[in-house]
Amino acid sequence: MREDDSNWFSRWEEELPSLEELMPLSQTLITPDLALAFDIANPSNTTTTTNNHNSSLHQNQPLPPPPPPPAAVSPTPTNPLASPPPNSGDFGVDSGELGSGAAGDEPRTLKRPRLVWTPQLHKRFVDAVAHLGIKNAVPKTIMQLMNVDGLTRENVASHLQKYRLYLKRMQGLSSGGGGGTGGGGGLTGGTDAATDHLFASSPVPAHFLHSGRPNSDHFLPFVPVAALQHHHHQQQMAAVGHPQLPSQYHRQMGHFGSPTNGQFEHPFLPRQTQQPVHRMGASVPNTVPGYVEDLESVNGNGGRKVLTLFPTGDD
DNA sequence: CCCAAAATAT
DNA sequence: CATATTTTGG
Repeated sequence: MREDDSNWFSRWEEELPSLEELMPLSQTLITPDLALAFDIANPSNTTTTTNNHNSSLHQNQPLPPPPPPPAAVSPTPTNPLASPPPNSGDFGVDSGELGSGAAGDEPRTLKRPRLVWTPQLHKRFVDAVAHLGIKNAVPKTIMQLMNVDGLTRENVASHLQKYRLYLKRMQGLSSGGGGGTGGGGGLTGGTDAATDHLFASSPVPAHFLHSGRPNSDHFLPFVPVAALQHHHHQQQMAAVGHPQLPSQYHRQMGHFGSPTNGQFEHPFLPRQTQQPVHRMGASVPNTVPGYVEDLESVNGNGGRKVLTLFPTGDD
């Protein structure tokens, strides 16, 4: 078993955070249109990269590549360090229609690039699900709770599906015991989650385990685990583009040898336990649970303020 | 060419 | 909303 350990943490350094998870629960994904618009509207306003300390290393590309000009769908909104828009406002979440009067935009025929679920985004997802509980953990609610701009219900639903499958696999193999389940055939026989690159990295809570029975409701199954590590302070981050780290290891994990320093940050950073949400209506947006957290952030100077506190019916 | 992730359809 | 299938990217 130790051997197993060695390979799972070898990948830890690969993915995993660096300067993220610093925000309570509000991330703003940049929609392609927005990014594009920004690029256009934002000349080279790089302003002093006044980032706190220099930006770190591997994150997303510090410099946004030239966006495909006309008629192109610019799938690279990725603008992690984009200077905080002095604009107040988050714009249209959905790229469906925006700026009907904007200059030179192609409202129609604009298709979304492809959402890349980066670990951070996934963490937010898991976090939301964990806090909601299986009952309320439906795509719509999750999406609303995540409050990620540019994220649509479909995205969440699709990911949720995969997430559930991942869970099932884990539980099935863990206590199943049985023998070999030989069914798999060529399936990954990994008992451990050596597979599922993304899911493995998330601090998946204990999880409400599989029980889909409607009758027994243990109140709020919110987990006591420290999965609620919403740290604060986080800049905007886009997920689209290239995740930098490829996913597929070309069949059979062969190359691992990454003698890289074994430095990892503790996955556990205990934070205050938040209170469970009081049964919210399935549909009513209701007040956001106890995500009061702090959104003060860097009010002082940048003026960058996250005004995404409550779902003010923007959806 | 195969696999996995996301999108899309049912 | 959940599951199945198709598409797309790597």
